[in-house]
Amino acid sequence: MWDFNLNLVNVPFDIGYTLDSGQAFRWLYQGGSWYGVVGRGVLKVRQEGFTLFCSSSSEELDARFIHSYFRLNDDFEAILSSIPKDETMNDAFQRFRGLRLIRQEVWECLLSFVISTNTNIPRIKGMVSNLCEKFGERVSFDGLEYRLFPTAERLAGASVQELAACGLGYRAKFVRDISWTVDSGSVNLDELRLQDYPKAREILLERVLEKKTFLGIGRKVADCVLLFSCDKDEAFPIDVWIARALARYYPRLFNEEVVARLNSKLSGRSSLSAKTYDEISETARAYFGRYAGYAQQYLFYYARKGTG
DNA sequence: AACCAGGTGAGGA
DNA sequence: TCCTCACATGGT
Repeated sequence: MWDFNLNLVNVPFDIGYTLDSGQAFRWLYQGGSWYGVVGRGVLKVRQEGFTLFCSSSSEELDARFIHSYFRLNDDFEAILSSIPKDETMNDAFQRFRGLRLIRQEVWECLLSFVISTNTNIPRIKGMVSNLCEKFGERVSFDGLEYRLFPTAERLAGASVQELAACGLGYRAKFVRDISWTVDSGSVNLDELRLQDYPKAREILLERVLEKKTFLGIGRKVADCVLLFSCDKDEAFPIDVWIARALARYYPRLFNEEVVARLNSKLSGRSSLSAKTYDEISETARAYFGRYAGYAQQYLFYYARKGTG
């Protein structure tokens, strides 16, 4: 076990808001500390004011890793000052100051958000947990057993039935298909980090001979992967909560027809067409700026936590 | 008991 | 390109 502390003076960071904001699904808050399985080990983090008290199961999970994972070197003030301080953003920044985007591993993020479609956050956590429990490698930390996130190789060897038994439902075949694709080596996920946003997005949404490279990844999931694991801070994922928030707080950015579409998404089973998604996404990017993804994450948490 | 959930793919107009 | 619908399941 490795113990170390990080000093966060002049580094706005709130681990609670950050880990509770629906970006990552494997962190658990218990007895005043956050426990997470990241990379090939376990991390325990407790924040007290400007200090982060950390324990980890392996020496790879050191202070440098923490800085990278929680993006503590990002210029937070520069990011905030680039985002328009309208009434909504002002309120959100004030209430949830310290909420940050985190930098996850691409494979885990990608598979987690494929699993995230058409369900709720508690259940996403459950499904991911089941998947890790069944297919992840064991690690022990502080007297307890944990499981690593399963590799593509391991999942590629699983049957759809075994995957479905984790509660994945219809998502099981997507998980297997993507695991096959990644395990085959025909795509390199780390390449996504090297490309710019449009190109990386194109790769995720690519079709070869009418068949998708990544079955189960549409615009919203692609944006989540690019934002939460590939440093594409202009990505602006639009889910039901964001649609709801845009219709409620930002109708002025859109014409009547688009507002109607946003409203129809938040009631009933309808989803945004590809074209409408792109249109709204572009508008949001133009308004919120090159760190639109940060604004999106505040808006998401703001919408979920209520405005009162 | 319906309804909802960090949507997407398939199929047809 | 667009719209409509099925999809599995558990939380509320």
